[in-house]
Amino acid sequence: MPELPEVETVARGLRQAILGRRIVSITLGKTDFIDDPMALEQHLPGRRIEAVERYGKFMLLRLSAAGTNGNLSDDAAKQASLLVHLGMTGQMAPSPAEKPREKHTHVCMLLDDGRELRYTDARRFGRIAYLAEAPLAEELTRFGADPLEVGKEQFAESIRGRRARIKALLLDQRVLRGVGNIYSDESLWRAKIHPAQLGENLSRKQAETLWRALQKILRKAIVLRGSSISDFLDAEGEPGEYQRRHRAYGREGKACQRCKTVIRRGMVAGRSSYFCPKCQPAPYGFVVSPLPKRAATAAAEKMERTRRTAKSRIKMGQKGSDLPY
DNA sequence: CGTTGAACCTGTTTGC
DNA sequence: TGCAAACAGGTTCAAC
Repeated sequence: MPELPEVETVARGLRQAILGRRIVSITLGKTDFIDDPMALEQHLPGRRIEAVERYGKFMLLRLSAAGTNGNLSDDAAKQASLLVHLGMTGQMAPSPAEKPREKHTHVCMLLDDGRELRYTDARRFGRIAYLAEAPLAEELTRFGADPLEVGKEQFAESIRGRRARIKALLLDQRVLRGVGNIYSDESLWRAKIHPAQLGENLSRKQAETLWRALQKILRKAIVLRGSSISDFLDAEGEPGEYQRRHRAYGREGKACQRCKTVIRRGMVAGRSSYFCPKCQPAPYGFVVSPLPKRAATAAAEKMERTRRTAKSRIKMGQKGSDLPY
């Protein structure tokens, strides 16, 4: 579910909702996605949540040092953090303690104001880890630059020196931290670059265009509180709005909003990838699989819908939205 | 260095 | 209608 804009949205919501709260107790459900479940039970109660940060697709709940009354181990007395990755279906949000727990709720932290901070994750592709300072620092070294902070020269270098497909590079968290399947396709569409192009074959200009597209799209998506495709909800339980602005992702069979060519889907870097075959020229040898029936009719249906709503808009004298749906 | 496919797990949508 | 296959915002690992 969550890429950089969605995680940023959740982190901001949590910052608003739970900053300064103390964790009173913790209840665990299934724990196969938690690094060391006992560490959570042991170290979280009594800790205060002092900051909520985002690092790529991770959230970091910074915890107060444990009590200094001498009967705690050195390890527990130091600064520590709760590292949270939402995987595909993870959600983290505060909830009234008396509210029944949603299905797949696997972590419940009772807070000192009576609410519970709950983590739900149907597929359990997420990850939660309690980490002291040193192991956390070690963990974070595995990731590349934040796409909102990286300079265009550094971005261009990290892309243009590689033979891998640009889509694989954008998705590689060691190259950039935070980009996933939606925002890689959206930025490639905007930059008019085919996902299967090799990094080393991008011109400096193309790399810079892509850098700009990524920044624009990620920032706009954060303002619109992320993309809600099926079930993404932020810390207030609200869906995002960015899915209305998708130009490629999920639009197979629909018209490209620049050139009206039908958007196609193919597998690149092991992921469904959406692109405009005209705006984003494929590298030599890239084969586009045929349009499935459901998508083949989508473009025609969309035209029909647009025509109808345009007509009714005129009839009713209303100003229409410029959004496709 | 790269790519591909499978695995992890559950839920929803699509196809026949 | 019903059931099986395909698909899903992520990451990791083995095999080639």
